[in-house]
Amino acid sequence: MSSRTPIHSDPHLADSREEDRDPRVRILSAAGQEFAEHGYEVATVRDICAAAGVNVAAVNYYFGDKRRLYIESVKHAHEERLRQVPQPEWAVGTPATEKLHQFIDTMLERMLGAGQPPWQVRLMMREVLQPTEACRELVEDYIRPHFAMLVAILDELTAGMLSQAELRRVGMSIVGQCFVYRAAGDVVGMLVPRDEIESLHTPKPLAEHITRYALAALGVAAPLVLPLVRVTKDVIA
Amino acid sequence: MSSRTPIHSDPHLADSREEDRDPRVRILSAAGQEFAEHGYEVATVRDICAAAGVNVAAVNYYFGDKRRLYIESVKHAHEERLRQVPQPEWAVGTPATEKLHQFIDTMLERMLGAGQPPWQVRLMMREVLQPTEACRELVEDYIRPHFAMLVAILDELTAGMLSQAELRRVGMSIVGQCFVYRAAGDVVGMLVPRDEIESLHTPKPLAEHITRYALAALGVAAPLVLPLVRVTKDVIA
DNA sequence: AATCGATTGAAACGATTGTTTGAACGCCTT
DNA sequence: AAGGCGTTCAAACAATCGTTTCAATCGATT
Repeated sequence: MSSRTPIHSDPHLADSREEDRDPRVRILSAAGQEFAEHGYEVATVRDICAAAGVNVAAVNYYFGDKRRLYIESVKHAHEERLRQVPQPEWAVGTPATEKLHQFIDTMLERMLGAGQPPWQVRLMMREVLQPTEACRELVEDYIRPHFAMLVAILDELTAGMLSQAELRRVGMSIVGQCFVYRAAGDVVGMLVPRDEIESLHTPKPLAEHITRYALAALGVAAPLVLPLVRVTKDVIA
Repeated sequence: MSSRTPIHSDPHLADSREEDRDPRVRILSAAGQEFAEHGYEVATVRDICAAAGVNVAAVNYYFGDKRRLYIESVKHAHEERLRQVPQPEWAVGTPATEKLHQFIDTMLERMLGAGQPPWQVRLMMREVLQPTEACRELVEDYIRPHFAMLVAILDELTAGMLSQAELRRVGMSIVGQCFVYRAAGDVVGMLVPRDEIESLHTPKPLAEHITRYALAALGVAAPLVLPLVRVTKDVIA
């Protein structure tokens, strides 16, 4: 009696205008933005309903209680995000180095994006930083396949000379370098001069840096600092 | 009339037992733990006072209101943390590679530590992830000098062949690799097998990996994967 | 012993929270 | 037109929040 499935939510009419008028998705969208901005505890159902333009009782009517609304909003944001930025597919024969570069670039674009990153990313970031019930599903559906793709690229790049464990460790190093700019972006902005942020710490230049950093560490490309001493020795020898 | 400085807080008697009996520091300690665990909004003054063993009115008496208590508790945690883990000092002539290794190892030990990391780190991490008023002070007093030390080590390591901007970018890459294990530790634990976590993703092995990764990227040490092709070319030449 | 200021205590304040209620509304079928 | 059903609404619910009040208590000075 508390939460019943409304009839008009049957998805036979998927018109965009119609979806915007559906109170259920309006609440989901507003809830996601509020939860992303303030977190679960701080966000209030009253603010959510006000943003969605519905009565406070609508939350209990459609979702039962606040907790289930949160879980549904995380799922909704996740699915919407998957639809927005699909995984890039490479033609067979694409060099692994190019795949790695594009992969890192895509990850950074998703995290930092142009201007304010969309609230879906903020919501997912909250789950990563402080997991709740919705976390495991998020990892299995979104993060794990993404990470597996990175490991596969690294495996191809090193021609199978590193174990899966080592590949995962290298992958985590790459993810970490992107992650810190998203999670600790404010502090980064305080440690690095403003003009330097805009010139070197935006997605494109960062992707080049992290890619080159990884390729050099793996011995696939030249290191950031040319090893003059060793070159000299080789020349002499 | 709302919050006046208590007389007995005069620090002429710094006995440890005496400090534990000082309601002011008891509240600061309890508040730090509560704020670290639940965040500013979720943590309640009632729980803090219950943990500190004082009356709810004590918060207003000693600190005025909850907001000022929070700022004071962040400062207190920060100062206590500085006292606990002082910066290591190296003898003149210590190789830069060894400095870098020890620096990364110390940073990881602080972040991950043995077992549960102390609540002070959690509190500081909250400020990094979502800065409040107490953030700027934290960055200036704690994070910026620490980061400057890393940049100095990298500068020495590369013998001045990289610009300060490039050094900062490399430094951020190193910090990011440590940071991700602290901030997204739960997700890392879901992506990597349990035994692999214990064998490869603990402070000591991680410090070796990240150090070697950095040294290889900078061209100071051999890459993770030996570049057979180029070696062969060199030998042929 | 008496007095004064610092500290503590229990209780209550007003505000806000998530949730529930029951009547009113809109739309469709009969 | 009438009724039924899904939906919306304003209002109120109990619980909890930060904060305040004021009397009781403690300790040192007079």
